[in-house]
Amino acid sequence: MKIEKLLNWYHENKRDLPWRRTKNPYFIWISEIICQQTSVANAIPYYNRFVEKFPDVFSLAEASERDVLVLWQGLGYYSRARNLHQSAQIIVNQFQGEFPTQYQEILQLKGVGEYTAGAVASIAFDEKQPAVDGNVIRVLSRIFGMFESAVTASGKKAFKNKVMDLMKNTKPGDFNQALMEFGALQCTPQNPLCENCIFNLECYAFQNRAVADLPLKKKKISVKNRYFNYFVIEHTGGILLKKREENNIWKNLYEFPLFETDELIDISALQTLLQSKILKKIPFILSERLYYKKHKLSHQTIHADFYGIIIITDITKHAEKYGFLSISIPQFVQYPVSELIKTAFQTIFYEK
DNA sequence: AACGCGGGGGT
DNA sequence: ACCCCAGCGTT
Repeated sequence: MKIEKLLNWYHENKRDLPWRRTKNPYFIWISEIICQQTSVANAIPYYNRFVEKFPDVFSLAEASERDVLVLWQGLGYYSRARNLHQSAQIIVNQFQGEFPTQYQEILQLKGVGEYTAGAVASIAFDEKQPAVDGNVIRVLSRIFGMFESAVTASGKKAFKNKVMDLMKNTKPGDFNQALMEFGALQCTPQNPLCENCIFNLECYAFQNRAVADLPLKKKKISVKNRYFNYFVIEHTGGILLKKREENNIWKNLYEFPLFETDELIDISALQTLLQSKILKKIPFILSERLYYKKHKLSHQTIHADFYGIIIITDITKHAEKYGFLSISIPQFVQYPVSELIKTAFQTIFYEK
């Protein structure tokens, strides 16, 4: 594989991405975290909003986690935002706000693994480190006929070694980005553009009709069903929210008060269960189902029912005991929520 | 090594 | 319906 050919291809075909206009390690870092498991097209508007609101590591460190999560809302994998915020505080407090310059230091940051440390070190500081992402695995698997799994320790080592070997005499930042960009634009997962590929004569997969078999497929994940019964508790001028604090989906995001069941439950059974287990001495009536959605994620399907609930006593007196937060309708946008809750809220309060 | 963690887009 | 996306942290 002639590296010169790859770099020429990159020079002619690379996209004009906002984070390619800077070598500021803070911006490079933000872009890499946002791009984790996220398609670039989806990442761009989030990146632009993020760096506008938090133009440097100090502004990010000083922000509340809640505000950071609001900006992350809809992007998914919210631990990225929590770790980003925490790492910004580490950079301010332990590195005097100076972004760490070496791979090994960058790797210590929360939410930064081998890929991201390699990407930031190579792109921002020209350190010779591999950045092996899904694109790189796909390109190398096909061109060199690598049948190693990318999840095993030996497989990871094989891909890193291959990159280190290839990048020996070139600028690491450009090389890593070129390889990734080639995977994103040319050597795509489905329907790669093999006919006009600059490497097709030497590509193992193309020459051996194995393009569809490489890279090795990941094991399929099982999808679990969950049943969320939400309660839309309105009172004078507002609604009640609760912060999700368990180590679970949507940690530290907000939602309506929730009662999860392990199977589908109808409104009368829910009324009974709620009375006996949760709202023991508080009289209430479940009125109607305001909204329903089957919210499908890659690893779980959430069957979400949203019920109106009328509580006879003044629920705000009990709100603290249940950890509820009383907010007005306009304040809703100040709280980070999942797409499910966002859609439900809009439907219930603005389309009824 | 396996699993949990979101949501969107392409086919 | 299935696959994949500039992966990481925890178990």
